[in-house]
Amino acid sequence: MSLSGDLGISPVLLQAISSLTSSEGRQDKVPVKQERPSPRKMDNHQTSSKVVSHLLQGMNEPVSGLLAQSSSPSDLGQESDRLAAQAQKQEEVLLNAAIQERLASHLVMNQNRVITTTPAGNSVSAADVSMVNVLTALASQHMKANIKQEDSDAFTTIAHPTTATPTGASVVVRSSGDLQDDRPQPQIIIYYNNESGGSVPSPGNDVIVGELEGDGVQGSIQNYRVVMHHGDVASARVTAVSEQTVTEAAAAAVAATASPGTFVSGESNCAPDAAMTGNCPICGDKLSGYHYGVFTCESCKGFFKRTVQNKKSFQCHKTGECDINIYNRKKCPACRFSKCLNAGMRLEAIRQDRTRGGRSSYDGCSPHGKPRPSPLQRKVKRPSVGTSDEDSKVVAAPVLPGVDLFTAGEEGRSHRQLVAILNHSRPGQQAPDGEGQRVPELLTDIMNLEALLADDDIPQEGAAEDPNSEQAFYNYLMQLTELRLYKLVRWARNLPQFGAISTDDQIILLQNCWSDLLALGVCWRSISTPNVLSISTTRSISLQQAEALGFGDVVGRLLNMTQNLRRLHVDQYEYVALKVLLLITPDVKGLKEPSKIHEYQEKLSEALMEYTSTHYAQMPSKFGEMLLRLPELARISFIAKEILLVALPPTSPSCGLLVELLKGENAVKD
DNA sequence: ATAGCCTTGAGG
DNA sequence: CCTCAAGGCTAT
Repeated sequence: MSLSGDLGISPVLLQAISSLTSSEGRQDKVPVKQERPSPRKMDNHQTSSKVVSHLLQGMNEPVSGLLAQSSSPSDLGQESDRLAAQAQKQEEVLLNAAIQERLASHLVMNQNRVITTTPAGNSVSAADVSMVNVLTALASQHMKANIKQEDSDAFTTIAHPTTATPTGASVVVRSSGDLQDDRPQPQIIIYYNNESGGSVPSPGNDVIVGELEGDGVQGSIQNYRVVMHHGDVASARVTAVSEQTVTEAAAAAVAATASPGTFVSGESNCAPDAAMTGNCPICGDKLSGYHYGVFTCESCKGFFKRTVQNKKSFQCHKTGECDINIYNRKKCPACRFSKCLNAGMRLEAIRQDRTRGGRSSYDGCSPHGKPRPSPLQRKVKRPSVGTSDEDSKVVAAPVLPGVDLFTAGEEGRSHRQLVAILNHSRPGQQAPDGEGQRVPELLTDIMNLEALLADDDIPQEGAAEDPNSEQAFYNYLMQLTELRLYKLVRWARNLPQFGAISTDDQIILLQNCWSDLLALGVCWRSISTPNVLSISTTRSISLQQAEALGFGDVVGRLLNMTQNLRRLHVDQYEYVALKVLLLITPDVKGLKEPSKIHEYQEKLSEALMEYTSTHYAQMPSKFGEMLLRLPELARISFIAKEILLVALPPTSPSCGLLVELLKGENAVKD
């Protein structure tokens, strides 16, 4: 007995999931050559069955291959050789001579060992190279999932020594391209620590991609942290959007990523003076010091301070991609401020009480390793719920354009209270042993599935159609959405523990959240393109364009949501956890085993809370704030669905799954 | 509003 | 003491 009839469940979705359920051990199956579904060619009668068969082909594809590069830390030892080979094959790992030389001399000075991987493989230690390759593969996978496709073939991976651990090895790996390239290179930085678990530089510019434990020198255990240098990635993306943005800004960015100057905190640890020789990552002016989490010039420091303190809101008069340099930095404060945030400047570094002097305490407040107690220590010291001290720090001042969630007065206060409650309603909270920077296994498992959602095969826009026509845009959007829906189902099916939920419940959950998930995906994709919604690697839409097409409201809300993700510094782990939280909702009507789902939800929210509280100890409101964004996401997707439904031709032969879901939902409502 | 310089003050 | 990252002041 199926629930599908009573609840208006999409028969396509039902069949897809049901068939999937019967094919247990799917990872071991011989892969069926995957063929992208092309439902637009089908007629109405055949749609469902053909869509299902295509979907199933896709579903049965083993995920192990896709996920092999991102094995869990515990598998790392056994897997490292195989992965290393894979990584080696996947990309020729070249070491840029200039960087190599500079780093080598630097490291020799610091009595560090240098590991280099070259095409010839004449490396220092085979084991170390294996580890480097594993990390490179991991980083590569991460980058490919996050960087626009045209950029994914050229990235830089740099590892840093930590001064506190003079025996730590360092690696610089570049996959392709070279420094002469005009474009700023996105960077992945691998911190390669020794076993002491000593301090790891954690500047605000960086996004921690992963933490690993693996074989180190002479059989010892080593801790590794893979960090993505956020600012660089962002600038690389923005540059990709506007082709003309090369010249000075790019040169400055390249200098910032490659020169010993801004080359990172690891370097600045050893030679603080060197950190001051580079250029401001915002405008290219002379650096004046470490301000609000980033080395910047005096003017950008002042600009950031004024903007945040005075709660200014700017609007870009162009497309939100203005080039910012020393000469035109006054022209577009909106883009300048965006660039500040993308470079990693911290809102929480601006003191709400305006006290002068002394030392700050936010995460990344110093370019030198960890001047402060560890998050774990701080957590122990943290005052109990509701103390005035805590309250005063709960919410960072909101300053982003068009987003002012914490205005003074009743509304702001109730919001703050809610945030405080959310953040402190953790019974018997347990801190992880040792370092507080561990990533819960549940989150890494979910992260590993991101490969299933990669935009590696987005539809090409029809050559015959005028790419600027409204119809062409709709067609493209529908095709893209359709493809993403298929991937979404496959992704959900492979989620840890989701398979243990009954098929009917799986369907209900998916049907409940598919549009929210798509909406959140678009926001995440747009995180480095302020004021522009990046629909795919090739398509983006501004608010003005959206207004012209009649869905300015939705795009405006999505842009606001994106700005919130940016403001909260939501990272990849948090993003993937939020997605699963959208899926795992025990309150949906009709579920057979809501308690099972509730259990899963609890585990996941605990994992996310642990992650956020340890990695962002200085943002105690972050966890609550993130959760508070989810209802708005549901509102947005609701409005979007209404629009789609109206826009849908009365008898739409295309887009099987999407149409099924949209119409099914409508049927339930009626 | 900007940006260069000044003052402050906790932590080393 | 000194350092340095915060906020403040003020000529432009």
